[in-house]
Amino acid sequence: MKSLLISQQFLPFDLDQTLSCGQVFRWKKNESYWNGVIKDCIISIRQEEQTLVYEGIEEQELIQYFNLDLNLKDVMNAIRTTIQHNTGGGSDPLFERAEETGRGLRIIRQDPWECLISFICSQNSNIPSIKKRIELICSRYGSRLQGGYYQFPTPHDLACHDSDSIRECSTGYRASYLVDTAGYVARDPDLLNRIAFLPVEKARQELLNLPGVGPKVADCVLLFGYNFYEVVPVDVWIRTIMTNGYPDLRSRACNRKECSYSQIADFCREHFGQYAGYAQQLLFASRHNIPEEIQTV
DNA sequence: ATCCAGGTACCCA
DNA sequence: TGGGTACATGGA
Repeated sequence: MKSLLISQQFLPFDLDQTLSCGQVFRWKKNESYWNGVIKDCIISIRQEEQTLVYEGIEEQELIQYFNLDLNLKDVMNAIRTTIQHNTGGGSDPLFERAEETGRGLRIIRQDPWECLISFICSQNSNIPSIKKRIELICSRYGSRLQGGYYQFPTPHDLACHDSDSIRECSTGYRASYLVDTAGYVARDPDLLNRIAFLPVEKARQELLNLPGVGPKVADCVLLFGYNFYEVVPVDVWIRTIMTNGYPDLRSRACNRKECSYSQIADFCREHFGQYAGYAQQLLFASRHNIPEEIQTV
């Protein structure tokens, strides 16, 4: 076991918040340790206040994976400043509450390929189902490591099977999306690397070309896989929180209709600023801890 | 049992 | 562009 004293510039950091907030699905907590796989390494890690105790990874990779070198205090200050600017010095109780309960939550540097497949799996499912589904896929198609751990399957690992096989991982109608997207990436192995260097709108367009990738999945990959922090994935929870909690947004909806995806995302970008994706993730993480009048109607 | 979940593709006006 | 609908599955 190695240990890392989390230096001041890397604080706040909360491992539990970070690994259980629905951005990544393969980590499992056993007693106080989180266990997971990055590339072909089995990682074990726990946090004791300002210390990380871990094995299976180098310190630099750890810092990179958890984005510890992004100054989270600055990020939160930037969001708060934008909110104040937009509300004429006002406040945002929903965000403040989310920030408080989710303090130390970090958007990680997830492998874009794993992120892409994970969020294709995620559509129209709850988080426990998604985890189970991804675990089945990894144990069926990923290379075996020690102790019952598996690498995430490569594009070729998935593309060389048919959708009937993948359907046995309880992927349902998503099976063909998974095979087809895997084939697309397998035929253009550099695609996901190139996307990292594109401007966000171009990157989004590239992702939207993939089968089974719509606006929501694309935005999750942009935020969690490529760390375009201004991107705001809009799922049903965010839709509910934003439309019920932000009257200025609701008033934008055309004659009694629901706000569109882009209306919600655009409002978040205006309201929260260049780190709107971070604000979004804090709100998502607080979804079960918000006033009832906002959760319902 | 019924509803719902980190939605998308497809069709139609 | 925007609205309606089918789609598989399992968790709550």
